[in-house]
Formats: sequence, C-alpha cells, structure tokens
Amino acid sequence: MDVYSTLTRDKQELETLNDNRINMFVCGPTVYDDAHIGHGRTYIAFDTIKRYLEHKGFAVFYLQNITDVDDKIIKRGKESNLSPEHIARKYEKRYIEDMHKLNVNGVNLFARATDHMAEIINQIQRLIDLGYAYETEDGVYFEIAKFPEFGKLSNRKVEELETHREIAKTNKKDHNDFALWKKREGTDEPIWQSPWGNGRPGWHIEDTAITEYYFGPQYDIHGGGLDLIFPHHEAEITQMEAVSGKAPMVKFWLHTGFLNVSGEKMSKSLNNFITIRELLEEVDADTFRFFILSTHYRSPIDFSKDNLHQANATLNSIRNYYKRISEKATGENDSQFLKVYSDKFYNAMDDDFHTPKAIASIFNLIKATDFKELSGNDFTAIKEFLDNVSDIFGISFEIEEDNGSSDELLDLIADVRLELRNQKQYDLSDKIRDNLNELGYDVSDS
RNA sequence: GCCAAGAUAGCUUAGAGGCGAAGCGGUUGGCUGCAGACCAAUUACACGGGAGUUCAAAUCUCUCUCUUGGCUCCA
Repeated sequence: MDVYSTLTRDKQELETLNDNRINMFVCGPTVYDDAHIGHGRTYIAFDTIKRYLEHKGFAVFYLQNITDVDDKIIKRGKESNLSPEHIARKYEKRYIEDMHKLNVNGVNLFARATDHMAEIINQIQRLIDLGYAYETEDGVYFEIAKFPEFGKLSNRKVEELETHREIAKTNKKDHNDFALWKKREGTDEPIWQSPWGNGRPGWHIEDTAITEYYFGPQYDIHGGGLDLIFPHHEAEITQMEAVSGKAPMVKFWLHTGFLNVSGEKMSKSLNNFITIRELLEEVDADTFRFFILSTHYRSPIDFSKDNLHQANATLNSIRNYYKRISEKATGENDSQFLKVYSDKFYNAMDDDFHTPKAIASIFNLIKATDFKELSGNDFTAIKEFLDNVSDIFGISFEIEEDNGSSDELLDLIADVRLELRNQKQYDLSDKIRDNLNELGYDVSDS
C-alpha cells in the first residue's frame, strides 16, 4: 500500500522497519483545556489509519504523548488558583473520555512528559556531550548551526527564517536555536532538578525522549496536525538524528489538514471554538466520524451545521441499505458480484487511506445492488464486507432501535398511538409522533 | 516576502489526456390515512480566468486571480 510522507512530499510503498510491526507515534494534546473538534479530526484520522493498518495484518503499536507541563497549563493554573498538576490531570481525563466517546480507542499507550523526566534530561545531556547543545544562564539550547539538515521536513532554509520576524533579545547564539531546558529558579512554577539547575523541559524534547525510550532512534510513522510541521516536528528530527546519528528518524510523516468552521479558522477570539463535548450534545459520534472520513485526511475540511447534516443523511442511506441486505443475508459468504466493489474499496484505502474514494465505492455497490437478482450468498458477502468497513471506519451501520424493552413508558405510548391509528384518529396519533420526534425519539410506521 | 495546500453542478466529494461523475439536496410518480424509510424516474448542461502543447485537456505546461494555512503557542 502507498502512504504519503511530508518528508518526501510524495507517496511511497509502505515499508516497515520490522516486518509486520509498525510503531506509530502521534503528537497528543497539551492538557490545559477541553479538546476541540480540530483535535477530533486529527485523532479520528489516525485512529482510522491504525484500524486499517491492523486490518491489513500489521501489528501496530500506537503511542501518544500527553504534554502535561507547559506555559499554558501554568497560566491556566494561576488563573483558576489550582495547581498546574491539577489542571493537567483534569483535562487529560476529560480528553481520554472525549476520545472514547468518538470511538477513538486505538492508542496503546499514553506517555506523560512528566513521567519521562529522566529520559528527557538524559537526552539533553547527550546532546550537550555531542556538542549540539549549549547552556546559557537561562537554559539549554540546541545549536541549529551544528545540524545543517535543519529544515528538511518543512522545506525551509534557516537564512529565510530570519527575514520577516522581529528578533527578540536573547542570549542564544542564534535566535533560531530552540530550548531544550528552561531554567526556572525561584518561581512558583513546577520545576524538576537537572544538571543545569531547576527548571522544565522545552516543548520539543519530550517527544523524542519518549519515542526513543519506547521505540528507539528510528520508527515507522509519526503523525500530527499540519501546524506541527514547523517548528515542532522539524525540531524533533533535529534532536533525534543529532543524538543518534541515525537517519531518517521516521520515514513516514503523516499530517492531517485543518478543520475550519464555516470557512474560518477556529479560534477563541472569533468565538467559533467548538469543543468535542459541545459537539456531542448536537450530533452523535458516528455522524461526526463519517463527516471527517468523507474528506481525505490531508485536505482541509469545513465544519458547518449544513455539512454535518449532509453527512448524517448520507450515513443514513448506507444504514438503510445495510438493514435491507442484512435481512436477506442467508447463505455463505460467496459472491462474484461483490468483488468489484470491495476491491475498489480496498484499493482506495491502500491509496494513502483515501476514505472519500472508499466511500464512493460503497455507493457504487449500493447502486448496483439488484435485490431481485442477487442470492442469499451475495447478501451475506455484502453484509460481511460492510461489517469490515464498519470496523475500519469505527462507525456502526446498525440502525439504533430504541429497544422497547428498555422503557415501559414508551411502550405504553406506542400502544396507545397504535390503537388511535387503528381507530383512524390520525390527528392525535400524528401529534404524538411529532412530539416524540421533537423529544428525539424516532417513530416510524413500517 | 518565503513555504504549503487548494479553486469540479445549490452543497460535499471523486476523477488526473478521449469513456453519460457519485452522494446530499431539488422535482415527479409509486407505496403509505399522512409523514419517514423504501422503490422508480427526473433535475443540474460541472470543472477559477487567460494562453500554450495535442487530433483530443477538468486532467500536461506557462501565467494570472482568488481562498485557506504555516513562518510566534497551536491537532
């Protein structure tokens, strides 16, 4: 299968370092606030990618860091008079809850920055020993002049970075040198002991310390949002390849496109910031997942009520089809008819996880399905195929029946309504139906 | 300024030299007491502008315009 890598800017056959094993790392959130739908987009995409790779027979180990020490967390703590640790734990918990609600369950291990302080300090020390990093009075910095390949991921030249920015006063050798360790002596901020005095790690170092600890200096896939390419991922490559002398650190760099809200970037100042919690009050997780997957993971996606509604309508039409074929699935999984469409589906997924193309193949299948001609075996095969699709997408195609046994009151209302209909008192029965619909219950007569 | 992605019917999304684009939506009919679902039809004459290559371009080349993002924290 082919996978696009930001590093080479093209698709390449997926080759792993270790047979059918894939080590995949995706940058996790900074836990200072609730996760928003943009996080949802990225993590749904990588969850689906993992699901598909496993479907292909790879044993995938999906590692994700949790940034639990950071300026924003500290700031948030000060604002609310809570310890940074309290803030971090609270939002980490809520993040993981949110992911479960989105059926994003693929992460095998969450690694907190603060649980890997020893590895972070160790890696910084080695960078100093190797001559890549230096200490100043306020921290330890990576000297990018020592690593000429800096810029290879983001396609940037160091000289060009200088032209259009105001350069703040620092005691760094070069203003592009980035922090590995920030000295914080005598403040009320969280600190850890290090050979360079008390302080906390820079932003980039936790990821390479964590991935080196679990995966070693080289691994298969590194993912994250498009916005992390520079400087974050660039710095990761720089640190890791400098310290190990091995390249590439990662061959396949996968980056998800942005999610915009009604054509605009989501931001708190524009007041169009939507958290996953808020979203899930309006729509179910399957609809959101389907909406996300109906666009390729690298493309920008525009979130709007309209577009969500459309995704829901499209998903419903697949569900109705699934219901119909399920009822007719009576034999063996054996179908010549299906093969064309299932091949098309898997070919699309093999083409850099091209979910919109894969979804189109499902509609080709639906359109070609002749309910009078096909056999029970065909329908069984279609059903099992769609069950696989459902697993890969992480989306249920079952139509949720509010199974009557769960609520006696609803049964009673339904019985009364049925009786009214039998007596042709439609005004009243329709009123009950409309009101129940408004309350979110699906009432329909077959 | 530099880097990147993009501009395809009302909306969303495929296609990457020639083969009626798909879904949503709309319309009509069937089924229904009605609605939904389902079925059958139908609709939209799509490819940002300009130039070039070609027998042939949405697809290749050039150019312009515009959109979004990155270059500071960001999924």
